[in-house]
Amino acid sequence: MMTTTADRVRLLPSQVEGVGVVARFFRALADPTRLRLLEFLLDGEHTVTECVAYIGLSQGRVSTHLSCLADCGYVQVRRAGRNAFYQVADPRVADLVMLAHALAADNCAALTECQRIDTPGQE
Amino acid sequence: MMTTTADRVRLLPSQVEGVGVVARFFRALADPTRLRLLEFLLDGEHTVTECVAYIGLSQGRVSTHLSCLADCGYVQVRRAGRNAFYQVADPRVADLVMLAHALAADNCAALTECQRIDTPGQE
DNA sequence: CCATAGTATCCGCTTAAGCAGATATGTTCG
DNA sequence: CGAACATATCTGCTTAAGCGGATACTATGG
Repeated sequence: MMTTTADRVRLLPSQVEGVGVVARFFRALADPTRLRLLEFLLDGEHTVTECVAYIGLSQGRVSTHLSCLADCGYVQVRRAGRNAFYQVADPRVADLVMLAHALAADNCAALTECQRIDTPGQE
Repeated sequence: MMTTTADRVRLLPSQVEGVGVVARFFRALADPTRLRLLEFLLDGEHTVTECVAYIGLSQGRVSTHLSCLADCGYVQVRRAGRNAFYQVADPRVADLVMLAHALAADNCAALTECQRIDTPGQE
């Protein structure tokens, strides 16, 4: 018996966990600042201060974004002294990000011009 | 010479296409209505009217959501007579959705309680 | 060629969530 | 214990984008 892609999708826990949860999961990556942060952390472990230097926004904002990524399971935090070290929590996160990059790249032109979604922080 | 995951991520066209484009790509799936629509279309081709019946929102809203998914490259449209048939444009879309389901499922509890992202349409 | 069905777009309204700046909490060192 | 550093949380402000309802734009079909 062979299962199609549609079958696999249909049988996944869409109903169990609710589409809302997955949408929320995607929403964490829908913000350019958080996506930049996550890609920075794919490089390796970093403290909040390092992230602030990289991102260039206020410390409070960056801290909140990191907490959000942690809540959603993308990263995990390790506390040592006064520092908080954040790192990617699951190797599949890199797969997800790379798959999205590949798909987005193939549709870059249309995406850039999509007026229905106006990502903040872009002119 | 072996390349690590971090290497692969770092070398991907982050700079070329801009993180903003990928964030926008993710944003399309960050809305529960669009995600439901996309998962409905993973089942197979459907007209706008069928999608309206499935989703239960106004026809105008559903049409806009479908156009958004098309702009972002998730689905493509085939026009025949007065009907517009939408279907998933790339098999990798199913992979992306399933990967997200798997990751979200593993972190369902924290995600549900994440107060930093309040997905609309949930009580 | 007009009525209707199928889609797409427009128009306000409302709200989730991004931002800076201020402040609170916790840790180490002198 | 007090100063300085690292992180987290709070407070308004502002805006992107969701929503319904109205309307415009085709393509059959009688």
